Amino acid sequence: MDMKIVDVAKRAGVSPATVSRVLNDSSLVKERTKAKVLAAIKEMDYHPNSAAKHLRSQRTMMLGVIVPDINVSYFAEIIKGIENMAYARKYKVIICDSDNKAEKEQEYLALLPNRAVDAMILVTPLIDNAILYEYADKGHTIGIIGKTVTHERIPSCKTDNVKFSYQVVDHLIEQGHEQIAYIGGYPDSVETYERLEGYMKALKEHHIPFRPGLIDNGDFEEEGGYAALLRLLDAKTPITAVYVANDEMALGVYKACREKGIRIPEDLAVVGVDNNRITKYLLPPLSTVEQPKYTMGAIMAEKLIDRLTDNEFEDKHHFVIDSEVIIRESSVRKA
Amino acid sequence: MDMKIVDVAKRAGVSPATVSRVLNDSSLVKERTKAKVLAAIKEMDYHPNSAAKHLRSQRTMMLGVIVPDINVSYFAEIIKGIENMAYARKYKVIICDSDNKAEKEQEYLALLPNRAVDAMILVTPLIDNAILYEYADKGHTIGIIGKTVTHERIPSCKTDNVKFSYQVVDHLIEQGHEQIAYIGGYPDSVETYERLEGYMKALKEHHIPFRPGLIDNGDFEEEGGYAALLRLLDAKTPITAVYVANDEMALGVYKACREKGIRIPEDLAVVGVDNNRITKYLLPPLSTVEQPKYTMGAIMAEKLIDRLTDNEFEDKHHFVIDSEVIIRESSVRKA
DNA sequence: TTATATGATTAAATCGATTTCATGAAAAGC
DNA sequence: GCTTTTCATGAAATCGATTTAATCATATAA
Repeated sequence: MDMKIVDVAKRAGVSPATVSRVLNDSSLVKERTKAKVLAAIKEMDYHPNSAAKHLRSQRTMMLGVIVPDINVSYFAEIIKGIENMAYARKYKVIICDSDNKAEKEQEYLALLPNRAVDAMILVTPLIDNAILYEYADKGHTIGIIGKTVTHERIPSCKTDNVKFSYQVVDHLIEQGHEQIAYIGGYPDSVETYERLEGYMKALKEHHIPFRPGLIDNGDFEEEGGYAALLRLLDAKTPITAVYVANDEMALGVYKACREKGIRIPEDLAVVGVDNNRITKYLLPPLSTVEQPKYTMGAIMAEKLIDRLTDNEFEDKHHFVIDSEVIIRESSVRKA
Repeated sequence: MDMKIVDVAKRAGVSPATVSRVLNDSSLVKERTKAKVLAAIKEMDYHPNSAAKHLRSQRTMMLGVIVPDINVSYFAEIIKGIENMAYARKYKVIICDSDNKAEKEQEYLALLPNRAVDAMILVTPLIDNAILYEYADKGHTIGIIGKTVTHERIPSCKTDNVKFSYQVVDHLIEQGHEQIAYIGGYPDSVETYERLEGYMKALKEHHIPFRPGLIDNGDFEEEGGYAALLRLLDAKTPITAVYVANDEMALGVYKACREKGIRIPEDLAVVGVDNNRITKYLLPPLSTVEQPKYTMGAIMAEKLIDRLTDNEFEDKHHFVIDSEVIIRESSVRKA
């Protein structure tokens, strides 16, 4: 049906091998023949068959990306970073919207042994670390964004949760708050834990006693934040500020406040995390933390592609990127 | 390095052909041999090589999707619809974030003649129709979401812009408005035009004269909406309501109003389109139009996959889906 | 001028599955 | 019991590129 490399070769009066060299711009083709071949390719509108190329060269120039939900700005932005870097390096990106199903994540991971992708990037995966390690041990290339695992073959990229959480709580304390609540995400997630750590560190430095009753968890979604705040309000310890582990849950907090007639920030200061696009349009605009999502995606894609091309390992492969705390009206005492 | 189909065949004591049949669950394999083969596959942890499969079978089970910006909820939701349907049908999805660059769209289109994807879905493409027609004429499978083109081989899926725009403007008129402005998107886009059409139809039915001075265009982005509203305010004709062709631009309108001290909806009623997640958190919550984004993605993926598998054409291949107008506070007269 | 090194090109093997065609075995028909 | 179908399996060709090893051509050295 379509053209094949031999057709081009015939037309240009050379062998298929030479055409292939031109295609992959190998240095050892004379200018003159190269020109002939390129002309033939153009005239015949020849497009090399990817499958054949992949099969013979043993690389597909494809990256897989697994995220829980594309329609959450945080993940979309990471994907953009990955896609753009991949594009610059002539890679393609296959996406998996796992819908928070570990099972679906696992099915997509099978693209690795199938050789349908050269590498896989997981964003805050739910799947067991043990399974990831198995893949890595078998020589597959995988990277993780959003958390760190302890495996020498699995690079990771994340932000310094402890650091920015410390800054957030420090800011709240400076605003005069002492009764500061914390709403985490999934109880056993790294983010939840590390952000709590930064929270406690700030309290400690300011000699404010830590009260376990001020800690609650949601599920990183609006509903979870809503429920968590209601529980905190019902408890006996009064609170004047709340640090919420992500913006989605902060939306739930806003909703709860609206229903309960609690004014932000007068009655309750609120800070979230992620700098979701929504946050600056809220009333009041939400203080939050800008995570360099795009950058994290791009860095991870670049590192993995480097590894695939050079097949070399860098010793250091855990990247921790700085975040920026964005102060808006939701956490600032009115004059 | 890895296992090959012959290894499995040897282990199971059958020929590669039989293993292949089991893999593609062909009906003509005895239960007993099938079991043997499956056992061997499991024991050896065999994973068929995709490239080889694609090469021989001449299909890659991949769909390409081109969108202007993944981090806009409208597109993310469409992608989700596509990905989920693809997943159910064992297809994979390659994404392109074109960043509104026609050039990048065109580069990704080359995946078709390269046979890297079996079909391509374009969402509101910027690229020339002529180029799309060329691909379609060459026998490539492409589909379009968000607009319709007149080519018998290119299916499309969109919402009834005229209809819901009519409903929106009708609603504004019922609220007592007569000086209703319209802010379109890209001047030459189908959406811009069709939504204007619905606007005019509503005016006409209510015997309200059409004033060209009340029409302006943005670029479907926040900035464009902002600038357009400022221009409308500067003009001599006073306005009491504005219908904005998408929510992004409506955000710009909100910004302009905030700066100018214009109250919504008291001084100016506003309605957008897309039901962007942000809209319900705005103050006041924005009236908008819910487009069945997920459904559009899923339908288009399904139709294209059907076409790829049966290789049959349906006569009717332009799908127009109904949208729902969502009335919120931004367009309702206060009591 | 001949020998040697270097550069450009080609012939043929290869990647790992699917699929056509041929063949053997079992079931059905007479 | 013998022929004819039907069903299950295998041998070998095939998909379309890349790449190794061999060959030819040209430049350099002696």
